[in-house]
Amino acid sequence: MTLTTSYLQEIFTGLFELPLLDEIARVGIHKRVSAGTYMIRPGEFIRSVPILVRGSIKIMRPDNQGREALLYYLGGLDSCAMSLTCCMGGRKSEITALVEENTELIAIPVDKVDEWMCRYSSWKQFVFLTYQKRFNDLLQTLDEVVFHKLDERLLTYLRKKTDSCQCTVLSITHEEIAHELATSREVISRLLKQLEKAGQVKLMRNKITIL
Amino acid sequence: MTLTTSYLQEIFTGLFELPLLDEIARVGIHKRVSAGTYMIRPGEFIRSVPILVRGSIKIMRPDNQGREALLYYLGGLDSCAMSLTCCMGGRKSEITALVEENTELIAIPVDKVDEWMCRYSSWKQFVFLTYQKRFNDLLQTLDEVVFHKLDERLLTYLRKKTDSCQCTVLSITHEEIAHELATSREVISRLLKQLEKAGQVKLMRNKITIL
DNA sequence: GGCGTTCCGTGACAAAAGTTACAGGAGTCT
DNA sequence: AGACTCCTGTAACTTTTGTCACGGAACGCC
Repeated sequence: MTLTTSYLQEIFTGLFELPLLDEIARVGIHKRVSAGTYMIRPGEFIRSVPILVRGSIKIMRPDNQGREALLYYLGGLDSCAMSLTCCMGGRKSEITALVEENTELIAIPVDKVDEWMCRYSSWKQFVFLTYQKRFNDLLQTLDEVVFHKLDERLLTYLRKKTDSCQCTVLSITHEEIAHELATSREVISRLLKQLEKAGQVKLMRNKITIL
Repeated sequence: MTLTTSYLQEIFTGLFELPLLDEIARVGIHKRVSAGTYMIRPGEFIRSVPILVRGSIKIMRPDNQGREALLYYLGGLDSCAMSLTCCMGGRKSEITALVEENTELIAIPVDKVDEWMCRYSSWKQFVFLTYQKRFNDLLQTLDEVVFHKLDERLLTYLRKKTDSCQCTVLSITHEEIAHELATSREVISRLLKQLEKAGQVKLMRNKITIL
């Protein structure tokens, strides 16, 4: 799909200056990616930095035994710090990025990411803001794991999920939750049952309603 | 203490170009900080970005109950990503930085950090490398907490410590370790005793020898 | 309807981690 | 030596988390 400056103006109101929007329109690649697609896996190289226009992407960290912990989500107008470091440093990815909801994004080629840093101060700001956000995301995730018990972690997990999808009913299985919190299905089932008894959630097959 | 370009050349051999070294010599502030000093605490603002020449600094993340988990260490020629984001974004610190060994550092004023980004490509590289390193540090820490049990975490903790101080005998109490791993002293004592029985370490008052 | 698959509930048990309580050793100071 | 503080060891117990085993419900597909 071709990008027009006026379309970009709508999306990035006030964020980027006009000449930069022109450049983005010229070299950016407009993509739609459907849920379930892997954007990147550990060991792969990244050739462009994505800016999300719509949808959400899940960033996960695998270990060497098939487990995979959830790090954070990318949402509207977010970009990815890992892709930045990988691009700028020419290094392999250390994480997995899985498209969670159908996503629309603009891919910026590596060399432009670097070039624009000095040419457009709004771009530089954007890049640093991205680092800042992801760093904080990581710290929050760490807080959860280090300082909180599983039942609390489960609750904040559910809350974040409902926040990002803007709804109170989640379509998810216990198995999936267990995977993202790096624990077992039985444990999650047990804790969810506790939460249900405490009146915090309502459980159905493949669905969880947060009250 | 005044900085000379020739001194900086010794330290940063091949890392920065000559004109940049000149600038660093002019505006950088050479400091010695002794062990035990707090460089920064949560809620404070940062007015300069430090580059470590010698020594080490411990970066910790507090929760709201007096606990404080170890994130990672800064060592030789490292800089701090948190200080970068804080400076570039004008935000408060979210972490604690405690000088672990007597440290020698060069403090770069905020405005120069930004200015040099475009003027010196070696500086830009340095900044991005710093982000990259800290990001990876954080990911590794997260790996430990999410995927490993306490006894393993304790071992890697001890190993990292010995690596950074270049010695096999650590001067540390069980209490301190417990604090950094966000658990209780009794648990650490118990696990250390296990490790001693397994022939991995040798315990003395205020000292732990890694075998 | 019957069949297979996926998902959920749960009991029973094991392992890991946290808590409480207390004893005693090592060091310091006077 | 006596008093004191700080550090370590350890037993006993609770809570939390992980694992195994199984049964049954919900759903889709002939």
